[in-house]
Amino acid sequence: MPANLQLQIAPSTSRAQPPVRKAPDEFAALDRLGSVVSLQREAVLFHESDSAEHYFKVVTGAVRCCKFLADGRRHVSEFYLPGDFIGLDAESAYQFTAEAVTETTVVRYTRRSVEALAAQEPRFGRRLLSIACHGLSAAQQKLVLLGRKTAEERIATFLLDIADRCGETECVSLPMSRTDIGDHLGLTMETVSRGLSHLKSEGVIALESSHKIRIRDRDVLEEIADAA
Amino acid sequence: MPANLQLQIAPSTSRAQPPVRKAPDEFAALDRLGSVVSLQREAVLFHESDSAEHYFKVVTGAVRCCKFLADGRRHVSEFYLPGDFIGLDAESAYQFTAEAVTETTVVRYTRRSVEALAAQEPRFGRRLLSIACHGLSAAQQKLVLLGRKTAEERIATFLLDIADRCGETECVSLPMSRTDIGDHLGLTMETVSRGLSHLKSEGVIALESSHKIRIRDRDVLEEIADAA
DNA sequence: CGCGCGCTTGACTAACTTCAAAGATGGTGG
DNA sequence: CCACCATCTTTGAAGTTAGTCAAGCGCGCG
Repeated sequence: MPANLQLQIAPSTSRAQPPVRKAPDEFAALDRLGSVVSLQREAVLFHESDSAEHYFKVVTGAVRCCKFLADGRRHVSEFYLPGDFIGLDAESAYQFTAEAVTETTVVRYTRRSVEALAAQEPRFGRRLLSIACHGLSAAQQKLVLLGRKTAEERIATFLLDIADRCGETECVSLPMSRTDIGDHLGLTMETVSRGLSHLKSEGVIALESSHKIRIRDRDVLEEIADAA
Repeated sequence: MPANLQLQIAPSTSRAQPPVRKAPDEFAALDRLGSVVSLQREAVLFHESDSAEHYFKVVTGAVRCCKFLADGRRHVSEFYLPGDFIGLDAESAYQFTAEAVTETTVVRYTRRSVEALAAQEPRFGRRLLSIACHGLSAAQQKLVLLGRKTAEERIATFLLDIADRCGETECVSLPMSRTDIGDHLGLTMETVSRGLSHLKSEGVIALESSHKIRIRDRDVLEEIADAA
């Protein structure tokens, strides 16, 4: 039944496993069915509660998914990077607003075509399932992060997460703003900035530019992230 | 494809819909396949990373699912109340430790029997799917709660959530301790207690006993919870 | 080259936590 | 059945972390 009772939230983000996105590409067959869409910075892919007609896969750039409280407070539930699949979590309506963080290209698939391929090609179906499971586990990790980790622990966890998802061990590109990161980690922009500055002053990371960090001592960063 | 790409975290907790648990009971056929288990207060149902052999349904009492950081900090990812189904989120291993909050009885099913019934009985399969989707949406709401809500907003949200899941509009029973609630909401026991005291002093709730609260002004409680 | 936006940094404030003690609660055994 | 004890809850006061407000810097774009 797990084989037909799976749902998902987000791309694979659990740090323990190799990124799902780097596995051999079962999406190849699907790609022929999708259409490429170019998005300007801040362009909206879909709004929360829009009818969920499409799935998307990020090709270049980055997408953020957000929820809002009545008074405008924002929470960024996930960043989607190249290779990540968006929309698996939607039932009939999208649960978030999705926006391009930078100039971004995505492939857009109709739900119909994805569903058909999943039905026809078991490997592809299982692959989606695997993405879903990792996304679920990632969401659970995020609950612990938001509920119980300190600012610096959250930042360290975030950096390692992004690094692993990029397949990079050293140099990490952060396309999103400090405000975006803060809204993802339940912090303010200033706290994110201070946290990065502090990690830098300790020699754990280096800031090559404000959107490019280098991990200088991964062991220490992991210790901080895992609250050892 | 959503029909065979669903996974789950937790019972239905989104406040907008009627509780799934109160729908006509497609579990009847399954119940014959399960065995009843009685649990003492604090008894462990399963540990995180145990091989996931069983699903459970709470009959009476309450179960909490927890994750721990290396230094012992705890996060309670969910409370499961009578009618709630536990274990749908597990792939091959459980993602949490599950413990009885009070004296509790559960029905235990083998994964095999649940999977067989889901395959054989489409209504049952769809029901599980529906539980899964609501659980997912609930988890997303929790991310916003932990990331962006204040202590009092979290407490108000929690009370309304529990009330709705019990099918009660007024009198809510809270079987778990203040510490359990705190670990669920990302707060300390003391902050939970102060929050409840404050809501009481404002006349929004009444505390009939420390584990029994009465909602006296639901409109105000909802305003607080939704950060209007 | 200069302008604007985002990032950094500092000083202060607010919210929540921590530490501590007193007050309820409920379960148990005499 | 009641009294006692352990445990949980409430409340107070002090301490910490992160948030707010504000100013200056620097990068990238026009």
